[in-house]
Amino acid sequence: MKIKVDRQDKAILALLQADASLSVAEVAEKVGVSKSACWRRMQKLEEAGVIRERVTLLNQDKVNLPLTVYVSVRTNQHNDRWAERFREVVEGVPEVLEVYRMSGDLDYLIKAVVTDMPGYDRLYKELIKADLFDVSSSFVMESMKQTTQLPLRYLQEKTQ
Amino acid sequence: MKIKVDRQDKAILALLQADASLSVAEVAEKVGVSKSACWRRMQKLEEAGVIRERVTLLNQDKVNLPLTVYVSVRTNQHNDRWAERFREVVEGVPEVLEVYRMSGDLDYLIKAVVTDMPGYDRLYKELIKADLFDVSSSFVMESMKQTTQLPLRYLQEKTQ
DNA sequence: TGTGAAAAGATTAGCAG
DNA sequence: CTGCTAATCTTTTCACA
Repeated sequence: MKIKVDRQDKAILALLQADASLSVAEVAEKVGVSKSACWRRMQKLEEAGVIRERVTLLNQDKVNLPLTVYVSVRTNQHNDRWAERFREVVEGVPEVLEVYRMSGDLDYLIKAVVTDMPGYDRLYKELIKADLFDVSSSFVMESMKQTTQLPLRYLQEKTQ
Repeated sequence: MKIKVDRQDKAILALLQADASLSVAEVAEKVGVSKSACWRRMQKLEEAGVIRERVTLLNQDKVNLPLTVYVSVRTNQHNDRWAERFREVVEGVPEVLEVYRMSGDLDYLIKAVVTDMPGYDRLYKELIKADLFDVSSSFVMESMKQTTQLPLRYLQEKTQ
């Protein structure tokens, strides 16, 4: 489905991306539309699937997960059964937050969070159950930028 | 500050991580505490900084950013001026969502979203303004897991 | 669209254990 | 202190101009 929005919709999305706890009235005021117009726009954006979900982000340190690690994985078994097994393993490990199949010479990229090095070691042992060929880990030393806000400039604008 | 929570707090956090739009009443009911008890717990968790923010996640495809790319960066200039310049560049590019300084042989890992290959090329040109030594990009072919929900099992539990 | 009213929810205060 | 109940205030939702 082709999505087209106008300037107001973009402004609404930008605000909601930054803060999901804004009330409809606050958003409406900032964007310069009436409360109910704003509410209807938000409904439409949700129905259209532009808005995926509203989530609460927790502080990694405060939940005792200060270490973030990226694990590059290569396999020599390029078959469906292996892929299915791999999917099951990563799905079952809650420390694994993201898993991507990648282009280029590494096959998969995993982002995970752990408490400390022993925690990483446990994670590692858990992961290699999936029968991985080559694993290389890199730890996050410092987070210089981290946002969930997508740029909206590439979203086609409705010309009125 | 040391954070200690009990079973109820964990349950609240788990629910809010999954869905920030739940009402206090809904959370209270699921957790099995009263509405206002639940509200006060939520306040405390926010004050304690366990809850960082509530955000709205948009659908990447619907905002015309279907391509995700990880850019590994190495530099030969390990000085503060270069680091500051690098920080400014990535901060100023909205397609760049995450930037980490890493352990190991790569220096920085960048996660970015773009519309298509020409979009990636524009991003690349933007990034190399920071005077990078070695850049290697890998594209996300398939997202197999993607969550913002942190596991809560490592959060110290208050023994009552 | 926007207005406004009814329903649902959030927040505060007072009280009990 | 923590939690419950009730009163009040805010926000959401929806009919209608």
